[in-house]
Amino acid sequence: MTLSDLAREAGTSASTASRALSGRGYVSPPARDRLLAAAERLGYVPNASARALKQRTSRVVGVVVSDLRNQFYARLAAGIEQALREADFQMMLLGDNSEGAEELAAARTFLAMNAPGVIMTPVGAAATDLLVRHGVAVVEVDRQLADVPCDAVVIDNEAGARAATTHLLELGHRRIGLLGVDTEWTTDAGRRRGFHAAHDDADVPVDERLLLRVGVHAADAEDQIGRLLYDEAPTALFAANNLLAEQAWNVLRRNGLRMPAEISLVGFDDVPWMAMVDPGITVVAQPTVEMGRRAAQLLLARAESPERPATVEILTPQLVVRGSTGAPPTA
Amino acid sequence: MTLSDLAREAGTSASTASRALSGRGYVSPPARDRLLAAAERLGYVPNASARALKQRTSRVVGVVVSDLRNQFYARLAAGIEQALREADFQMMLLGDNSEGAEELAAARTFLAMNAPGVIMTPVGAAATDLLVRHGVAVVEVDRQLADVPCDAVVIDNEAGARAATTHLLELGHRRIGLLGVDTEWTTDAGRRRGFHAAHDDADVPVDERLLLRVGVHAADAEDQIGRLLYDEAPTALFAANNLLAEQAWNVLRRNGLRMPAEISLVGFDDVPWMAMVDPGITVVAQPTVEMGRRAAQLLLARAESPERPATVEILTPQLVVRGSTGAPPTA
DNA sequence: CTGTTAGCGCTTTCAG
DNA sequence: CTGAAAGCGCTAACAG
Repeated sequence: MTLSDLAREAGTSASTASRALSGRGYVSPPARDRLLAAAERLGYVPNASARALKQRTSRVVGVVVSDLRNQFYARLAAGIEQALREADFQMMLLGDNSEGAEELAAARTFLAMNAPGVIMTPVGAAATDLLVRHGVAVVEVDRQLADVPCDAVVIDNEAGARAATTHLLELGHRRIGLLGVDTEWTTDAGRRRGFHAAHDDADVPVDERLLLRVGVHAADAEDQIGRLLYDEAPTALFAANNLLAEQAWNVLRRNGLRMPAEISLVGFDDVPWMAMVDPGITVVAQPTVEMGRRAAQLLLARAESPERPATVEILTPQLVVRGSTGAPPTA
Repeated sequence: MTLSDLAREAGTSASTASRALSGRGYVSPPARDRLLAAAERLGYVPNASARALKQRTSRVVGVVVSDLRNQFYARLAAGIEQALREADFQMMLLGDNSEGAEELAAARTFLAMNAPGVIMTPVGAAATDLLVRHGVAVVEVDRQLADVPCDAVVIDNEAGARAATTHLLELGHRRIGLLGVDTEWTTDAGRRRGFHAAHDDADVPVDERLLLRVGVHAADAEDQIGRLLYDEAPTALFAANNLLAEQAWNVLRRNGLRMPAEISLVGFDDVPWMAMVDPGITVVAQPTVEMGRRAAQLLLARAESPERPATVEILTPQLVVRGSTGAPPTA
């Protein structure tokens, strides 16, 4: 069932059939009707590979996220997929386990498929480089790591972290543990900056020993958090992402530490469990699904006009105060 | 940068280059080395569309799930993606919002791309029909709705529901509310069957008024659950999926009902929050990521040998008893 | 308005 | 072991 089959069936040539189905170019109404009817009747499905080969571009947008099991990435992907589908584009989703090598492999795959663009939560600059060099539009979401100018959708990490930290400082905390990721990602850097800025604002010195940087794949993250608790006796913890918040929460529970009486906890990136546990977790919330949607829109806009200047959308996160934060003990 | 460019660079013809890169057919070692080196040096990326067009099949497996925001589907997708990537296949992920029409559109898209196979959590039989009719292998995960024989990975819903219900019955509950989905899906049907079977085993009659079937997109699910609580005064609730469990939990909390003293709750499909809330939610756990992985493996196996008979893998779920279940009040 | 023609980049006989 | 040739299904000039 190819275009020529269809054309023969309707008594036209393949070119006319092509025009009728794509809506580009002139086709007489009767011919067009016969073609459309035949396509319907025969269940004609155009061959996407042939079309992509000819047009040198497909409608498949590449998406790379670290790990779908993390709700943050899953929601991002959900937003992207939704916006893409509305515009009749498809999402090819690849995971990268936060590994530069896998990200690069994904980029190569997208190049091979003539993807018109790629959306990713980058773990390195190499993949973006490769794609942009080959003329593929890239949108970075959540983090910005590219060496070259490119569209991005991020949130104001510094402002979010500053709000969270200020909240703790105002409650009277003076020893706040910062649980971060051991990377050079802009997310983490921004959150660290906000943490320090809030301390500066309040004229409270930061004890460097309270800064913990956990490896992305660290199997002993909870042990590390436990040691921080034991060694440095922070009265509050600021976990810079939802996974670290979950791990911190586990450690606190295991050690029987009551929140907020004995210790306070603030997270970054609101996920459902944080509102369900008792006490609820105070958190810097970000519009994750919306970020995905916007990234897709940015990409589509660029597909329309490739020469538009790179735009970086910076969304504002929101501090949601719940029961996990309160005054430090004996304060 | 096409194959011919590469061939010219290495002083061979395109055919030889093709053989060298694909590993099929004879190529003299020196020629092969020159070709491989040139490919490396020039960063040659083969054009997937051209290859798919020629071979009439691609390495892109279609995956359709209802909604990535639900952790169940996200984890399924994570398992599928992982297994696929290990075998050097890619995942094209489309959502369908549990709508037959969108599922069908997704199927057409996969047809257009020459997908070697499709994995889905089906919402109807039409999409599978279409695909199978066109010779595309289909694996159903979680639910079985196809009219035609096809591979599937499911869990033993009846056994799981029976275990959960028996657990409640043994605790002394006699009025158990069943929160199900208003569909003809095998998941729900199996869970209902298990619910009834457990009652039969225990010789306890089922009061039909305790059976609530909520529409998949119902905006007022929580109201409906609230009414069931008020009208029928069940002493326990069995929520047939993670979303219903979450909604039931919200209603119980909002109404200030303590678990398990005033009411017991059992869920189906373990998700992280269930172990984090207090009391933890007793639940029938299923190996979600593993189900995804197996579905992918089944698909790959069929790609190898298209004539193998359809196999249905039935995994066993596991009842995880936590604090949300106990004896009924005044019992 | 329509058909002819010429490829898009790759793989695969088939001769050599 | 290698190259020439044909063609996968579609689209885009271009000439009618």
